[in-house]
Amino acid sequence: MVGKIIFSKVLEMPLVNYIRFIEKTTKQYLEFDKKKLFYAKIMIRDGTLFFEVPDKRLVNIYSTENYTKNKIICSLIWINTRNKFSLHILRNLLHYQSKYWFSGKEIDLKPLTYKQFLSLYPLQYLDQSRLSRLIPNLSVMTPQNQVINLKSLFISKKKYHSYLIKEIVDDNENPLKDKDIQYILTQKGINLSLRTICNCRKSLNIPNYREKDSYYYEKDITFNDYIMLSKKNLNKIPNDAGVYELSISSKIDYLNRRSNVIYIGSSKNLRKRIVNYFGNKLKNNCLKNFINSYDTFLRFCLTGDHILVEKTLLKNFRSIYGMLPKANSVGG
DNA sequence: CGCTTATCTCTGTCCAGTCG
DNA sequence: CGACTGGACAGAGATAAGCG
Repeated sequence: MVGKIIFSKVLEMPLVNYIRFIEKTTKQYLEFDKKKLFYAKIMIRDGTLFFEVPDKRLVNIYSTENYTKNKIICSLIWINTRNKFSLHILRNLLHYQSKYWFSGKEIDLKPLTYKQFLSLYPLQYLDQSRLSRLIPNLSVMTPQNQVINLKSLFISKKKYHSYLIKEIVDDNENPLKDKDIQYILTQKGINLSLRTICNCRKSLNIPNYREKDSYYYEKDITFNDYIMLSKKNLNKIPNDAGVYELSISSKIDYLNRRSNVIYIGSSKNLRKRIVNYFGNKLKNNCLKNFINSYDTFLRFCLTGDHILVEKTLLKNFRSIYGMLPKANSVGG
């Protein structure tokens, strides 16, 4: 009984702690770089995928014969089991997500849940609860030299569908209605309700067919999700250079069409700039009025070329809406 | 060398609001 | 008015966590 509980703890150990645990059990202490620690490195040679585990202790199967103490034997068995699990998981993920390993692009990930993985690649004693305890503690280096967590290979159907929809929308010059997207997906053998497609679009900030030609920014600018403008959320804004957009929840009339956007700006330090909005330093009265009377939302895009990008965005905005955002046009 | 429960996430239904 | 999207919500399903 107690053994099971402790075994769960062994599975939950981050790699650093796990290696310490192995060292303590085997009394073999070795130097290793704690900061650059990952379970395995995945490589491609001659068009074949394979991986290397730099730290052999993570794959070793230890013999229990030389020990008499029950406690040590238990620990060694746990280590052996975790090593077996890890190897099994990585081997099969290499196979299942092979397209992704080659390209490094999220869109090439196939949807996968823990449950599915277990039914595809069963292993004795490996169950859902153990999988969910071990996976988040395993990181690997991809052929593209990025360290990723194995958890990110288990993407939900929703994410998978979202990426598909993004691809479809990006590939089509014409604005697509959700029904059009649904039809294209059906041809690929995927049946989704309109509501789900709508949700997927929203999760990746993909415009709907009405909004598509009213976007004043190009595909290559990706804003973060909307953040409510409040003191509480200041820590979500990075101290980096970029452009930002302020909007309110209701639409405002512009010359050509309506929009929620009230201001577009840029700064060398986004957080510092936004902090100013809460003091008395804000001189733009129009903006001040908006912020005081409505819930205001912020989103930003980090870029070193913030001044140039801001200019382009304002120009685009004017050509689509007939005028600058309300709070930009006055005194700005 | 699990089982159970709490919590989170996803997906579809219903309906309201917007646009032309 | 019809066509369409988006919000609230509920049921189902997946995952994280508690425990003997």
